Amino acid sequence: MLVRVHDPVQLLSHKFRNIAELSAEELDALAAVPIRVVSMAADQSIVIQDDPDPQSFVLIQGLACSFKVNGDGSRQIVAFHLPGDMPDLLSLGFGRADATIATMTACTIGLIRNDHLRELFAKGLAVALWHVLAADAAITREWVVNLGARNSLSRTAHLLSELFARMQAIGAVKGDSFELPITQQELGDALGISVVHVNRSLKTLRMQGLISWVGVKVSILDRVALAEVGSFVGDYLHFAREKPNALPVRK
Amino acid sequence: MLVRVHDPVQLLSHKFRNIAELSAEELDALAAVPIRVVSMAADQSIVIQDDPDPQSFVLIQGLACSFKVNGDGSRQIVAFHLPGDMPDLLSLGFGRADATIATMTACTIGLIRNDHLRELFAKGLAVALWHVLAADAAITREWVVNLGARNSLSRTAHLLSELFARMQAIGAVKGDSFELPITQQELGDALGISVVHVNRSLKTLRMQGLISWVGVKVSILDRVALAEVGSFVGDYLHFAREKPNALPVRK
DNA sequence: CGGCGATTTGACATCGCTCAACGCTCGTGG
DNA sequence: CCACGAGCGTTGAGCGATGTCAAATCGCCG
Repeated sequence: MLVRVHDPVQLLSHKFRNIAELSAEELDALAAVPIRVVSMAADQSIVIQDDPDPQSFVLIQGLACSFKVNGDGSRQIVAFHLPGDMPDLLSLGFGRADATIATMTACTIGLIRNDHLRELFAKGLAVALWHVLAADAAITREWVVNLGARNSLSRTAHLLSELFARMQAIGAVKGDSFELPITQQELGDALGISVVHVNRSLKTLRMQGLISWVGVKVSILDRVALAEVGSFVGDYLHFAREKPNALPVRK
Repeated sequence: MLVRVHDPVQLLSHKFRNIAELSAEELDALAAVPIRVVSMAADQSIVIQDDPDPQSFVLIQGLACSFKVNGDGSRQIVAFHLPGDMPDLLSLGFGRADATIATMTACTIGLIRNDHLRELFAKGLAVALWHVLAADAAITREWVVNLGARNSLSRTAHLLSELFARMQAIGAVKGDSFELPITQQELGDALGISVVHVNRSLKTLRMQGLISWVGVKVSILDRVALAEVGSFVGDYLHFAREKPNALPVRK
């Protein structure tokens, strides 16, 4: 069940089948969609708006994020995007995007023209696409809870628990570790706390033996305790049919 | 453009036409959907999960909210729902809801069976429904920014600006005032700050001459200044074709 | 080796929370 | 009609969590 595909169609069909049983026709329709594969360097904004021919995309490889810049110049990351995600489905219906989507590492993305997406809509994949959008929205809502109702230690633990579960769901966890090539500054921009305090929170988690973070490699040493510190309950991730071990139960 | 309809079909067709031009057929399809109108008292959860026959609903009258309860017992309101909103579109694809939807005042809701919604999907209203879901998601994302990147005064100002704009869009603003029958406790649960501090923030806004709040009546005395304090830029509300005066410009 | 960005740590300032008290309004029961 | 209590709003005082500033260290890359 390890999925490490770099073929966008395979990636998407895996994702969609995780949501609903797809007929052969639907799979064919999916396979027939032209997808233009593009490589990007790290720290680039993925510009879609100015494209004369509006496109959505699926993230194939790498790590990306969406962020908004506040009036005072601070920036708030509103979502992390992992391979298989379709970050700008949200702005599909709107003419404009209200958040910037940017790569955090070198990324491969698969561009899909919006009119082709709409054809998929008509061809029975509406439910799957709806689910994808709704699952992203559910994560965003949980972020509201994270930022509004939890202190900095708890927030940090929650986000790491979430990322662990999502990485696991796409087969990006080896043992208890995954790669998270982001800076503490970026983490702070997502958690709404200062870099200095991110550092302190991580130190506490490390000292409590819950995680280790060396270079880009994050290890979840005690996922149950980490989830407890972060009040993490993974239901909101809505992994429809395939349940990763995201909801640890004390033995 | 004042809309004060208590007929759910009219409410929805107004909302959808605000997004895309609908054909006569599409309007007919919408009008043909059976909607069961139900009245509810204040402070009730709107239970959909246990219904043997899963339904979504449109809020016709009143004020409602979605909230999640954190592990430590605190609750975080993740959305306010105004007339015309369809609060649980998000959980349509999922078997379960991960947030509680509750009335804050006496409400009238219009229940729509999910299979009827899916028919609308097939009948050309997919784009409109997609837009509704995406617009809600965009608001949630802005809430992430509000909670993560702004201090308590700014948060409060931003939320009031948002509610003013949304109230205005549904014709619920008279002059510079609208009715907001919620307690400071509830406001605090939405803003992620304590009741005491909500009170202090409101006091500051009042003393600066930006708002007045008497009983349930909120008046926005200086919407430009309020927007400035809250770093409010209403683009994210995605009022598609009808632009309320949500984006004040200094003269 | 030198330099730059990221991490780490300490000291101090500030924001927002908690606790506590008081007033106001409204509904209820005597 | 009045007394009372409940819920909400308001305010003050003290404290704790988190931000800011500054500096040292580390690691990587040229």
